[in-house]
Amino acid sequence: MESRCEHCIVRQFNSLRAMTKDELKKVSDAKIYKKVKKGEALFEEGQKLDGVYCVREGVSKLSKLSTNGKDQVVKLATKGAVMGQRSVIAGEHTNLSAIAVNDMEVCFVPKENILDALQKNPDFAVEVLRHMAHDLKEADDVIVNMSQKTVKQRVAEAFLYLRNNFGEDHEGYLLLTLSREDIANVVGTATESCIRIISEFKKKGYLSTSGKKIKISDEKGLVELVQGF
Amino acid sequence: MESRCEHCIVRQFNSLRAMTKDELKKVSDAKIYKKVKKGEALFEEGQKLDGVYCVREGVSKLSKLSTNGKDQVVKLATKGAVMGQRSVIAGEHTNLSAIAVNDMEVCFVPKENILDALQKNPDFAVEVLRHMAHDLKEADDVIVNMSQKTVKQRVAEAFLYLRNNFGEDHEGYLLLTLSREDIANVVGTATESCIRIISEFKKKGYLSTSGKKIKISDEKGLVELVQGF
DNA sequence: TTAAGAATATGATAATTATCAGTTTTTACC
DNA sequence: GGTAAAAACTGATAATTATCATATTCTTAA
Repeated sequence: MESRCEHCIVRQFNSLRAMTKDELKKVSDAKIYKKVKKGEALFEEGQKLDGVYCVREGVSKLSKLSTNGKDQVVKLATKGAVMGQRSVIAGEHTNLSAIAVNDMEVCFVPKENILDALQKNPDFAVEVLRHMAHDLKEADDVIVNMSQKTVKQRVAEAFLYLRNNFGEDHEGYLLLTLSREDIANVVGTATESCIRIISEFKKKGYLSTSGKKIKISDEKGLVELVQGF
Repeated sequence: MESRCEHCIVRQFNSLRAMTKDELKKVSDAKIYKKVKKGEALFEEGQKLDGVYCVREGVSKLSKLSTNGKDQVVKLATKGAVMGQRSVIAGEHTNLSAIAVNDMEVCFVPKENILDALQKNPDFAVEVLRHMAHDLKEADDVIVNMSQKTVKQRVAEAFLYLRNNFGEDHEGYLLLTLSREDIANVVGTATESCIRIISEFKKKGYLSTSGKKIKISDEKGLVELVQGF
């Protein structure tokens, strides 16, 4: 299903909302709609990107391979996120791989459209800057968490993050289901350690599960753990 | 000692080089030259900044207090760096504290000058974007290192970083001397652990010291350790 | 110059986390 | 529906890292 960017709701969540009608028309004419299946890569670390991807549906993990052979998930991108922006602006190869966590719909926007608008539309440039500034702050927070919190605290935080950013269904189960391995790669720990901690959380009543689905059953408990009680 | 931004060499290293003569003149007229003594704060986490700081001389650590009461150094800013940019652009309180690691000279530039130029000069906006994109990439790398490398590897990396970014004197001693505690806060570990690892590196011949000064005496050894041999 | 305080260093020990090996459960596909 | 493969789980153990206690060295200021 294709449609015009001008009417795309997703745009409201990202920097493209600062584009003029004319710029948006050009983007809409040039964009390429794409479906990406769960597990497929949108792009891989080290690749040169010819444009950015605007996420209409689904979730992608942005990860980087460490020298020890493990993947570290740096960020999860969902509806409204623009991926590849950093690399297109810097004119560098991407530092991250983007892999679909579930089935996705994205629009590929050629970099010329973005770079042109940056040069001609200060509002757009400032809007992109604001988003990047926000990302940078979040990255700083992640650095502090990674270095100063225990694995247990980070796992707890990950679940709170998943709930706050991707929501839960009417029964309270997290809408975004990640594999234990993916969670471990977000948290930066071994898969077994992650599993063990999840088991522990279940025993303590912080989490409960039903098949693959996970529910936060004691938010307060998790929050206190994160804060160090 | 004050002087005009137009003739300031430091500017060549940061986004201010993309300013027009006129913009630069305004900045130069408005800027406030400041000396900051070792250990003093330029600004503290949570503060609202009215402008940015351009570093002319000296080094500042940008750090964030963790909930466990420890400081995590997220970045070291030296000659040419612009501090506070992220927070001024996002219009948010700073997420980091800036503390002088040695005596510094900085110029404070009111935010109006920056925000005006962003709106009126696309070249400047794009240049700032490029810098921020670069910072973001570096932050991603730090996240991966923090989560996937051992403390020992991170300490080794820290010394290579200090040499590559701040240089060494004619005898090979690192020009930037950090306390063991500061190094620990960069690496994200306990001070004692950091000291122990430095002792071990000395025994293995990777490092040697003379009073407070530290010299990398076996770069290859350090590099191999970082890569996991 | 010397005494106090800070920084550096080391030892002993506990806590955390990773690794390896193996089992059970779930999923996907013929 | 049955089966092979993948994912989730558990136990035992080793490795890493933090913590606490204390000693030593270096700085600084009266």
